[in-house]
Amino acid sequence: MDTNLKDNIVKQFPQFEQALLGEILAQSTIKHIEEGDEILRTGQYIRSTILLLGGLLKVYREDDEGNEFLMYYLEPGNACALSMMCTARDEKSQIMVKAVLPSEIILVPQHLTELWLSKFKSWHNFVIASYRQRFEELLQTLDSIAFKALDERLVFYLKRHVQVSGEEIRLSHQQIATELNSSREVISRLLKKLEQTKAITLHRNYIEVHDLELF
Amino acid sequence: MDTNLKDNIVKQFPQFEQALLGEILAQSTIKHIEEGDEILRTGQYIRSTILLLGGLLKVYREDDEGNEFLMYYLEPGNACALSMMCTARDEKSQIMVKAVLPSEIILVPQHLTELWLSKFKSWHNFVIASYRQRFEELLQTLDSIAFKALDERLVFYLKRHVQVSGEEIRLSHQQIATELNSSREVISRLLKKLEQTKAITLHRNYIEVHDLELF
DNA sequence: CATCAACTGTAACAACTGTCACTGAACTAC
DNA sequence: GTAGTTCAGTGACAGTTGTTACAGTTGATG
Repeated sequence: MDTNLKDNIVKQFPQFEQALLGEILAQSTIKHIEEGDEILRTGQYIRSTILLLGGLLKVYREDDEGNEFLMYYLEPGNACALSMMCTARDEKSQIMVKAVLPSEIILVPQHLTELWLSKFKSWHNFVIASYRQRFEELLQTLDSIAFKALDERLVFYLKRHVQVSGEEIRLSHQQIATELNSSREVISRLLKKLEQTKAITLHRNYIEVHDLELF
Repeated sequence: MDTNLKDNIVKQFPQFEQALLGEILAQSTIKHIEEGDEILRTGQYIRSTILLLGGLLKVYREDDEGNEFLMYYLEPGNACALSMMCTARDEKSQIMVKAVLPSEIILVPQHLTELWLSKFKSWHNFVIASYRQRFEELLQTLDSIAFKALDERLVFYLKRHVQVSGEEIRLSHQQIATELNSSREVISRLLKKLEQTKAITLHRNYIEVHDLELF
Protein backbone atom coordinates (compact mmCIF):
# COMPACT_ATOMS: atom_id res chain seq x y z
CA MET A 1 0.00 0.00 0.00
CA ASP A 2 2.66 2.47 1.06
CA THR A 3 4.87 1.35 -1.78
CA ASN A 4 2.00 1.90 -4.17
CA LEU A 5 1.53 5.36 -2.79
CA LYS A 6 5.19 6.20 -3.21
CA ASP A 7 5.19 4.92 -6.77
CA ASN A 8 2.18 7.04 -7.50
CA ILE A 9 3.78 10.18 -6.09
CA VAL A 10 6.96 9.51 -8.06
CA LYS A 11 4.86 9.09 -11.16
CA GLN A 12 2.99 12.35 -10.74
CA PHE A 13 5.90 14.35 -9.33
CA PRO A 14 8.98 12.87 -11.01
CA GLN A 15 10.95 16.05 -10.48
CA PHE A 16 11.01 15.74 -6.68
CA GLU A 17 14.27 14.64 -5.13
CA GLN A 18 14.45 11.50 -2.95
CA ALA A 19 14.77 13.30 0.37
CA LEU A 20 11.72 15.40 -0.42
CA LEU A 21 9.70 12.31 -1.30
CA GLY A 22 10.67 10.89 2.06
CA GLU A 23 9.42 13.97 3.88
CA ILE A 24 6.20 14.00 1.93
CA LEU A 25 5.53 10.39 2.81
CA ALA A 26 6.42 10.95 6.45
CA GLN A 27 4.73 14.28 7.10
CA SER A 28 1.73 14.82 4.91
CA THR A 29 -1.77 13.48 4.74
CA ILE A 30 -3.31 11.71 1.79
CA LYS A 31 -6.99 12.30 1.38
CA HIS A 32 -9.61 10.86 -0.90
CA ILE A 33 -12.17 13.32 -2.19
CA GLU A 34 -15.54 12.47 -3.66
CA GLU A 35 -16.78 14.04 -6.84
CA GLY A 36 -18.40 17.38 -6.09
CA ASP A 37 -16.74 17.83 -2.69
CA GLU A 38 -15.36 21.23 -1.84
CA ILE A 39 -11.73 21.21 -0.78
CA LEU A 40 -11.37 24.91 -0.11
CA ARG A 41 -13.99 27.61 0.29
CA THR A 42 -13.65 31.39 -0.04
CA GLY A 43 -12.90 32.89 3.35
CA GLN A 44 -11.64 29.64 4.82
CA TYR A 45 -8.20 29.61 6.43
CA ILE A 46 -5.54 27.83 4.46
CA ARG A 47 -3.48 25.49 6.58
CA SER A 48 -2.12 23.13 3.96
CA THR A 49 -0.74 23.13 0.49
CA ILE A 50 -2.67 20.93 -1.88
CA LEU A 51 -0.91 18.58 -4.32
CA LEU A 52 -3.06 16.62 -6.71
CA LEU A 53 -2.24 12.94 -7.05
CA GLY A 54 -5.22 11.76 -9.06
CA GLY A 55 -8.55 12.99 -10.34
CA LEU A 56 -9.44 16.51 -11.39
CA LEU A 57 -10.06 19.72 -9.46
CA LYS A 58 -11.54 22.99 -10.57
CA VAL A 59 -10.47 26.31 -9.14
CA TYR A 60 -13.02 29.07 -9.37
CA ARG A 61 -14.11 32.39 -7.99
CA GLU A 62 -17.43 33.07 -6.33
CA ASP A 63 -18.94 36.44 -5.45
CA ASP A 64 -21.37 37.44 -2.71
CA GLU A 65 -24.43 36.61 -4.77
CA GLY A 66 -23.28 33.11 -5.56
CA ASN A 67 -22.20 33.88 -9.11
CA GLU A 68 -19.13 31.99 -10.10
CA PHE A 69 -16.65 31.64 -12.90
CA LEU A 70 -13.99 29.11 -13.65
CA MET A 71 -10.34 30.10 -13.26
CA TYR A 72 -8.65 26.86 -14.28
CA TYR A 73 -8.45 23.13 -13.75
CA LEU A 74 -5.82 21.26 -11.76
CA GLU A 75 -4.65 17.90 -13.04
CA PRO A 76 -2.55 15.21 -11.33
CA GLY A 77 0.97 16.55 -10.85
CA ASN A 78 -0.31 20.08 -10.32
CA ALA A 79 -0.56 22.00 -7.08
CA CYS A 80 -2.82 24.76 -5.91
CA ALA A 81 -0.53 27.77 -6.32
CA LEU A 82 -2.56 29.97 -4.03
CA SER A 83 -2.33 27.54 -1.16
CA MET A 84 1.45 27.65 -1.50
CA MET A 85 1.60 31.41 -1.47
CA CYS A 86 0.38 31.84 2.06
CA THR A 87 3.11 32.57 4.51
CA ALA A 88 3.20 31.69 8.18
CA ARG A 89 0.43 34.06 9.24
CA ASP A 90 -2.94 32.51 8.57
CA GLU A 91 -4.33 33.71 5.30
CA LYS A 92 -7.83 33.29 4.06
CA SER A 93 -8.57 31.65 0.78
CA GLN A 94 -9.70 33.92 -2.03
CA ILE A 95 -10.96 31.04 -4.12
CA MET A 96 -13.02 27.89 -4.24
CA VAL A 97 -11.58 24.47 -5.07
CA LYS A 98 -13.91 21.61 -5.87
CA ALA A 99 -13.37 18.04 -7.10
CA VAL A 100 -14.75 17.48 -10.60
CA LEU A 101 -13.88 13.78 -10.40
CA PRO A 102 -13.14 11.55 -7.43
CA SER A 103 -9.64 12.68 -6.48
CA GLU A 104 -6.62 11.90 -4.34
CA ILE A 105 -4.85 14.85 -2.78
CA ILE A 106 -1.74 15.29 -0.67
CA LEU A 107 -2.04 17.85 2.11
CA VAL A 108 1.26 19.34 3.19
CA PRO A 109 1.16 21.35 6.43
CA GLN A 110 1.87 25.02 5.82
CA HIS A 111 5.03 25.31 7.91
CA LEU A 112 6.71 22.55 5.92
CA THR A 113 5.94 24.17 2.59
CA GLU A 114 7.85 27.18 3.83
CA LEU A 115 10.74 25.17 5.21
CA TRP A 116 11.13 23.04 2.10
CA LEU A 117 11.63 26.10 -0.08
CA SER A 118 15.13 26.54 1.28
CA LYS A 119 15.75 22.86 2.00
CA PHE A 120 14.87 21.29 -1.35
CA LYS A 121 15.84 22.81 -4.66
CA SER A 122 13.30 20.65 -6.51
CA TRP A 123 10.52 21.93 -4.25
CA HIS A 124 11.61 25.50 -4.76
CA ASN A 125 11.55 25.06 -8.54
CA PHE A 126 8.21 23.34 -8.38
CA VAL A 127 6.69 26.21 -6.43
CA ILE A 128 8.04 28.85 -8.80
CA ALA A 129 6.91 26.88 -11.84
CA SER A 130 3.44 26.41 -10.34
CA TYR A 131 3.04 30.11 -9.59
CA ARG A 132 4.02 30.98 -13.08
CA GLN A 133 1.84 28.41 -14.79
CA ARG A 134 -1.23 29.43 -12.80
CA PHE A 135 -0.58 33.09 -13.36
CA GLU A 136 -0.45 32.44 -17.08
CA GLU A 137 -3.64 30.43 -17.08
CA LEU A 138 -5.33 33.14 -15.09
CA LEU A 139 -4.20 35.71 -17.63
CA GLN A 140 -5.68 33.60 -20.41
CA THR A 141 -8.98 33.40 -18.58
CA LEU A 142 -8.84 37.12 -18.00
CA ASP A 143 -8.18 37.74 -21.69
CA SER A 144 -11.10 35.64 -22.71
CA ILE A 145 -13.45 37.52 -20.38
CA ALA A 146 -12.08 40.94 -21.20
CA PHE A 147 -11.67 40.73 -24.95
CA LYS A 148 -14.03 38.07 -26.18
CA ALA A 149 -17.73 37.77 -26.71
CA LEU A 150 -19.57 34.92 -25.06
CA ASP A 151 -19.54 32.70 -28.15
CA GLU A 152 -15.75 32.76 -28.23
CA ARG A 153 -15.50 32.26 -24.51
CA LEU A 154 -17.69 29.21 -24.85
CA VAL A 155 -15.39 27.74 -27.49
CA PHE A 156 -12.38 28.50 -25.27
CA TYR A 157 -14.15 26.76 -22.41
CA LEU A 158 -15.02 23.69 -24.47
CA LYS A 159 -11.48 23.40 -25.78
CA ARG A 160 -10.07 23.51 -22.29
CA HIS A 161 -12.51 20.82 -21.28
CA VAL A 162 -11.46 18.60 -24.14
CA GLN A 163 -7.85 18.99 -22.98
CA VAL A 164 -8.52 17.81 -19.46
CA SER A 165 -11.21 15.24 -20.01
CA GLY A 166 -11.62 14.24 -23.62
CA GLU A 167 -14.02 14.86 -26.47
CA GLU A 168 -17.12 13.83 -24.65
CA ILE A 169 -18.02 16.64 -22.34
CA ARG A 170 -20.36 15.39 -19.64
CA LEU A 171 -21.99 18.63 -18.57
CA SER A 172 -25.47 20.07 -18.73
CA HIS A 173 -26.02 23.46 -20.33
CA GLN A 174 -26.78 24.80 -16.87
CA GLN A 175 -23.39 23.73 -15.51
CA ILE A 176 -21.60 25.40 -18.39
CA ALA A 177 -23.65 28.57 -17.95
CA THR A 178 -22.70 28.69 -14.26
CA GLU A 179 -18.99 28.31 -14.92
CA LEU A 180 -19.08 31.07 -17.51
CA ASN A 181 -21.31 33.20 -15.30
CA SER A 182 -24.03 33.31 -17.95
CA SER A 183 -27.50 31.83 -18.22
CA ARG A 184 -28.73 28.48 -19.46
CA GLU A 185 -30.84 29.79 -22.34
CA VAL A 186 -27.97 31.77 -23.78
CA ILE A 187 -25.60 28.83 -23.64
CA SER A 188 -28.21 26.59 -25.28
CA ARG A 189 -28.58 29.14 -28.06
CA LEU A 190 -24.84 29.37 -28.67
CA LEU A 191 -24.30 25.62 -28.49
CA LYS A 192 -27.05 25.17 -31.06
CA LYS A 193 -25.25 27.55 -33.38
CA LEU A 194 -22.03 25.60 -32.90
CA GLU A 195 -23.86 22.37 -33.66
CA GLN A 196 -25.11 23.87 -36.92
CA THR A 197 -21.50 24.41 -38.02
CA LYS A 198 -20.88 20.69 -37.29
CA ALA A 199 -18.22 21.52 -34.71
CA ILE A 200 -20.10 19.63 -32.01
CA THR A 201 -23.09 17.36 -31.53
CA LEU A 202 -25.49 17.94 -28.67
CA HIS A 203 -26.95 15.19 -26.54
CA ARG A 204 -28.76 15.09 -23.28
CA ASN A 205 -26.17 15.66 -20.53
CA TYR A 206 -23.19 15.53 -22.80
CA ILE A 207 -21.62 17.22 -25.77
CA GLU A 208 -19.60 15.49 -28.41
CA VAL A 209 -16.77 17.68 -29.72
CA HIS A 210 -15.68 17.09 -33.30
CA ASP A 211 -13.51 20.02 -34.20
CA LEU A 212 -13.18 23.40 -32.58
CA GLU A 213 -9.88 24.42 -34.12
CA LEU A 214 -11.45 26.75 -36.63
CA PHE A 215 -12.92 28.95 -33.93
CA MET B 1 24.38 61.20 -4.94
CA ASP B 2 25.01 57.57 -4.05
CA THR B 3 24.10 58.25 -0.46
CA ASN B 4 20.90 59.85 -1.63
CA LEU B 5 20.15 56.79 -3.68
CA LYS B 6 20.75 54.48 -0.77
CA ASP B 7 18.52 56.55 1.49
CA ASN B 8 15.84 56.43 -1.12
CA ILE B 9 16.04 52.66 -1.46
CA VAL B 10 15.93 52.25 2.30
CA LYS B 11 12.90 54.49 2.41
CA GLN B 12 10.99 52.55 -0.24
CA PHE B 13 12.19 49.09 0.80
CA PRO B 14 12.70 49.31 4.57
CA GLN B 15 12.30 45.58 4.97
CA PHE B 16 15.50 44.75 3.08
CA GLU B 17 18.45 43.66 5.19
CA GLN B 18 21.77 45.55 5.04
CA ALA B 19 23.67 42.98 3.04
CA LEU B 20 20.92 42.91 0.44
CA LEU B 21 20.96 46.68 0.14
CA GLY B 22 24.70 46.46 -0.47
CA GLU B 23 24.22 43.99 -3.29
CA ILE B 24 21.48 46.05 -4.85
CA LEU B 25 23.69 49.13 -4.84
CA ALA B 26 26.63 47.22 -6.24
CA GLN B 27 24.94 45.06 -8.84
CA SER B 28 21.84 46.66 -10.23
CA THR B 29 21.07 49.50 -12.58
CA ILE B 30 19.01 52.54 -11.74
CA LYS B 31 17.06 53.92 -14.62
CA HIS B 32 14.98 57.01 -15.09
CA ILE B 33 11.83 56.56 -17.15
CA GLU B 34 9.86 59.28 -18.85
CA GLU B 35 6.10 59.49 -18.56
CA GLY B 36 4.51 57.29 -21.19
CA ASP B 37 7.60 55.15 -21.79
CA GLU B 38 7.14 51.42 -22.10
CA ILE B 39 9.33 49.40 -19.76
CA LEU B 40 8.19 45.97 -20.86
CA ARG B 41 6.25 44.85 -23.90
CA THR B 42 4.31 41.65 -24.51
CA GLY B 43 6.57 39.09 -26.13
CA GLN B 44 9.76 40.76 -25.01
CA TYR B 45 12.32 38.70 -23.11
CA ILE B 46 12.57 39.45 -19.43
CA ARG B 47 16.14 39.81 -18.27
CA SER B 48 15.69 41.86 -15.14
CA THR B 49 13.42 42.18 -12.18
CA ILE B 50 11.88 45.60 -11.85
CA LEU B 51 11.70 47.40 -8.50
CA LEU B 52 9.95 50.73 -8.39
CA LEU B 53 11.75 53.49 -6.53
CA GLY B 54 9.63 56.48 -7.50
CA GLY B 55 6.80 57.41 -9.82
CA LEU B 56 3.94 55.19 -10.96
CA LEU B 57 3.72 52.29 -13.37
CA LYS B 58 0.72 50.60 -14.88
CA VAL B 59 0.66 46.92 -15.70
CA TYR B 60 -1.79 45.92 -18.38
CA ARG B 61 -2.69 43.30 -20.92
CA GLU B 62 -2.90 43.86 -24.65
CA ASP B 63 -4.37 41.57 -27.29
CA ASP B 64 -3.54 41.12 -30.97
CA GLU B 65 -5.89 43.87 -32.09
CA GLY B 66 -4.42 46.44 -29.74
CA ASN B 67 -7.23 46.27 -27.21
CA GLU B 68 -6.00 46.64 -23.70
CA PHE B 69 -7.17 46.52 -20.13
CA LEU B 70 -5.58 47.55 -16.90
CA MET B 71 -4.40 44.87 -14.48
CA TYR B 72 -3.04 47.04 -11.67
CA TYR B 73 -0.76 49.90 -10.74
CA LEU B 74 2.69 49.62 -9.19
CA GLU B 75 3.72 52.22 -6.63
CA PRO B 76 7.12 52.98 -5.11
CA GLY B 77 8.15 50.05 -2.93
CA ASN B 78 6.41 47.57 -5.23
CA ALA B 79 7.97 45.20 -7.70
CA CYS B 80 6.76 43.64 -10.90
CA ALA B 81 5.82 40.17 -9.69
CA LEU B 82 5.85 38.66 -13.15
CA SER B 83 9.39 39.75 -13.80
CA MET B 84 10.44 37.94 -10.61
CA MET B 85 8.71 34.74 -11.57
CA CYS B 86 10.88 33.97 -14.54
CA THR B 87 13.45 31.33 -13.87
CA ALA B 88 16.86 31.02 -15.48
CA ARG B 89 15.59 30.11 -18.93
CA ASP B 90 14.56 33.20 -20.82
CA GLU B 91 10.86 33.75 -20.53
CA LYS B 92 8.78 36.11 -22.55
CA SER B 93 6.68 38.77 -20.97
CA GLN B 94 2.94 38.23 -21.00
CA ILE B 95 2.21 41.81 -20.10
CA MET B 96 2.87 45.46 -20.80
CA VAL B 97 4.39 47.83 -18.25
CA LYS B 98 4.29 51.55 -18.87
CA ALA B 99 5.21 54.62 -16.82
CA VAL B 100 2.20 56.72 -15.90
CA LEU B 101 4.46 59.32 -14.27
CA PRO B 102 8.18 59.97 -14.64
CA SER B 103 9.65 57.10 -12.67
CA GLU B 104 12.83 55.68 -11.17
CA ILE B 105 13.30 51.95 -11.41
CA ILE B 106 15.89 49.51 -10.18
CA LEU B 107 16.78 46.74 -12.61
CA VAL B 108 18.12 43.62 -10.97
CA PRO B 109 19.71 41.08 -13.33
CA GLN B 110 17.71 37.86 -13.47
CA HIS B 111 20.40 35.51 -12.12
CA LEU B 112 20.72 37.58 -8.95
CA THR B 113 17.01 37.54 -8.26
CA GLU B 114 17.25 33.77 -8.22
CA LEU B 115 20.36 33.68 -6.07
CA TRP B 116 19.06 36.14 -3.50
CA LEU B 117 16.01 33.97 -2.82
CA SER B 118 18.15 31.53 -0.87
CA LYS B 119 20.71 34.09 0.28
CA PHE B 120 18.49 36.77 1.81
CA LYS B 121 15.47 35.98 3.91
CA SER B 122 14.11 39.50 3.47
CA TRP B 123 14.29 39.15 -0.30
CA HIS B 124 12.56 35.81 -0.17
CA ASN B 125 9.74 37.26 1.91
CA PHE B 126 9.47 40.25 -0.36
CA VAL B 127 9.10 38.03 -3.42
CA ILE B 128 6.44 35.85 -1.82
CA ALA B 129 4.55 38.89 -0.56
CA SER B 130 4.70 40.51 -3.99
CA TYR B 131 3.38 37.42 -5.74
CA ARG B 132 0.55 37.20 -3.35
CA GLN B 133 -0.39 40.86 -3.46
CA ARG B 134 -0.41 40.92 -7.26
CA PHE B 135 -2.39 37.73 -7.47
CA GLU B 136 -5.00 39.25 -5.19
CA GLU B 137 -5.20 42.46 -7.18
CA LEU B 138 -5.52 40.46 -10.35
CA LEU B 139 -8.36 38.49 -8.82
CA GLN B 140 -10.11 41.74 -7.94
CA THR B 141 -9.75 42.98 -11.49
CA LEU B 142 -11.03 39.66 -12.73
CA ASP B 143 -14.03 39.86 -10.41
CA SER B 144 -14.90 43.30 -11.61
CA ILE B 145 -14.80 42.21 -15.25
CA ALA B 146 -16.61 38.95 -14.69
CA PHE B 147 -19.33 39.99 -12.29
CA LYS B 148 -19.89 43.67 -12.78
CA ALA B 149 -21.51 45.86 -15.38
CA LEU B 150 -19.51 48.66 -16.91
CA ASP B 151 -20.88 51.36 -14.59
CA GLU B 152 -19.61 49.49 -11.55
CA ARG B 153 -16.31 48.73 -13.20
CA LEU B 154 -15.89 52.42 -13.92
CA VAL B 155 -16.45 53.28 -10.26
CA PHE B 156 -13.96 50.57 -9.25
CA TYR B 157 -11.49 52.05 -11.71
CA LEU B 158 -11.96 55.59 -10.45
CA LYS B 159 -11.58 54.50 -6.84
CA ARG B 160 -8.34 52.74 -7.61
CA HIS B 161 -7.11 55.86 -9.34
CA VAL B 162 -7.92 58.01 -6.34
CA GLN B 163 -5.89 55.62 -4.19
CA VAL B 164 -2.74 55.92 -6.27
CA SER B 165 -2.90 59.51 -7.40
CA GLY B 166 -5.44 61.56 -5.51
CA GLU B 167 -8.88 62.99 -6.09
CA GLU B 168 -8.07 64.83 -9.26
CA ILE B 169 -7.90 62.27 -12.00
CA ARG B 170 -6.01 63.65 -14.97
CA LEU B 171 -7.31 61.44 -17.73
CA SER B 172 -9.40 61.99 -20.84
CA HIS B 173 -12.51 59.92 -21.35
CA GLN B 174 -10.71 58.20 -24.20
CA GLN B 175 -7.89 57.04 -21.93
CA ILE B 176 -10.33 55.62 -19.42
CA ALA B 177 -12.25 53.88 -22.19
CA THR B 178 -9.05 52.27 -23.42
CA GLU B 179 -8.03 50.98 -20.00
CA LEU B 180 -11.47 49.48 -19.47
CA ASN B 181 -11.55 48.15 -23.03
CA SER B 182 -14.69 50.13 -23.81
CA SER B 183 -15.45 53.13 -26.01
CA ARG B 184 -15.26 56.85 -25.41
CA GLU B 185 -18.95 57.60 -25.89
CA VAL B 186 -20.03 54.96 -23.41
CA ILE B 187 -17.62 56.21 -20.76
CA SER B 188 -18.79 59.79 -21.33
CA ARG B 189 -22.37 58.66 -20.86
CA LEU B 190 -21.62 56.83 -17.61
CA LEU B 191 -19.45 59.63 -16.24
CA LYS B 192 -22.26 62.06 -16.94
CA LYS B 193 -24.61 59.89 -14.92
CA LEU B 194 -22.11 59.82 -12.07
CA GLU B 195 -21.81 63.59 -12.22
CA GLN B 196 -25.58 63.89 -11.89
CA THR B 197 -25.41 62.01 -8.57
CA LYS B 198 -22.79 64.59 -7.43
CA ALA B 199 -20.19 61.88 -6.92
CA ILE B 200 -17.80 63.57 -9.33
CA THR B 201 -17.40 66.76 -11.35
CA LEU B 202 -16.28 66.60 -14.94
CA HIS B 203 -13.75 68.96 -16.51
CA ARG B 204 -11.75 68.98 -19.66
CA ASN B 205 -8.92 66.46 -19.19
CA TYR B 206 -9.59 65.79 -15.57
CA ILE B 207 -12.22 64.50 -13.20
CA GLU B 208 -12.75 65.71 -9.69
CA VAL B 209 -13.84 62.94 -7.35
CA HIS B 210 -16.01 63.92 -4.40
CA ASP B 211 -17.37 60.69 -3.01
CA LEU B 212 -17.60 57.27 -4.54
CA GLU B 213 -18.14 55.30 -1.39
CA LEU B 214 -21.83 54.84 -1.97
CA PHE B 215 -21.26 52.94 -5.16
C1' DC C 1 -47.66 2.66 -17.78
C1' DA C 2 -48.03 7.00 -15.23
C1' DT C 3 -45.78 10.52 -13.03
C1' DC C 4 -42.26 13.52 -11.95
C1' DA C 5 -38.00 15.83 -12.34
C1' DA C 6 -34.30 17.37 -14.93
C1' DC C 7 -32.76 18.89 -19.23
C1' DT C 8 -33.26 21.23 -23.69
C1' DG C 9 -35.35 24.30 -27.35
C1' DT C 10 -37.39 28.64 -28.62
C1' DA C 11 -39.73 33.03 -29.03
C1' DA C 12 -40.44 37.66 -27.39
C1' DC C 13 -38.73 41.28 -25.00
C1' DA C 14 -35.63 44.42 -22.22
C1' DA C 15 -31.26 46.29 -20.93
C1' DC C 16 -26.68 47.32 -21.85
C1' DT C 17 -22.97 48.38 -24.73
C1' DG C 18 -20.77 49.68 -28.95
C1' DT C 19 -20.94 52.37 -33.27
C1' DC C 20 -22.00 56.22 -36.26
C1' DA C 21 -22.84 60.86 -37.06
C1' DC C 22 -22.73 65.23 -35.76
C1' DT C 23 -22.17 69.46 -32.64
C1' DG C 24 -19.92 72.47 -29.75
C1' DA C 25 -16.31 73.77 -26.44
C1' DA C 26 -11.53 74.39 -25.12
C1' DC C 27 -6.95 74.74 -26.09
C1' DT C 28 -2.72 75.50 -29.39
C1' DA C 29 -0.12 77.60 -32.81
C1' DC C 30 0.40 80.77 -36.13
C1' DG D 1 -7.96 86.61 -34.08
C1' DT D 2 -8.17 82.50 -36.97
C1' DA D 3 -7.54 77.92 -38.14
C1' DG D 4 -6.83 73.49 -36.60
C1' DT D 5 -6.85 69.91 -33.18
C1' DT D 6 -8.35 67.48 -29.26
C1' DC D 7 -11.93 66.60 -26.08
C1' DA D 8 -16.71 66.11 -24.56
C1' DG D 9 -21.88 65.70 -25.18
C1' DT D 10 -25.77 63.56 -27.43
C1' DG D 11 -29.20 61.10 -30.25
C1' DA D 12 -30.23 57.14 -33.19
C1' DC D 13 -29.52 52.58 -34.09
C1' DA D 14 -27.69 47.65 -34.02
C1' DG D 15 -25.98 43.55 -31.83
C1' DT D 16 -25.37 40.80 -27.79
C1' DT D 17 -26.78 39.03 -23.62
C1' DG D 18 -30.04 38.22 -19.93
C1' DT D 19 -34.95 37.37 -18.64
C1' DT D 20 -39.48 35.51 -18.87
C1' DA D 21 -42.48 32.20 -20.25
C1' DC D 22 -43.67 28.05 -22.05
C1' DA D 23 -43.36 23.52 -24.56
C1' DG D 24 -41.23 19.30 -25.64
C1' DT D 25 -37.91 15.34 -24.45
C1' DT D 26 -35.61 12.13 -21.80
C1' DG D 27 -34.94 9.18 -18.04
C1' DA D 28 -35.92 7.50 -13.51
C1' DT D 29 -39.20 5.59 -10.29
C1' DG D 30 -43.00 3.37 -8.46
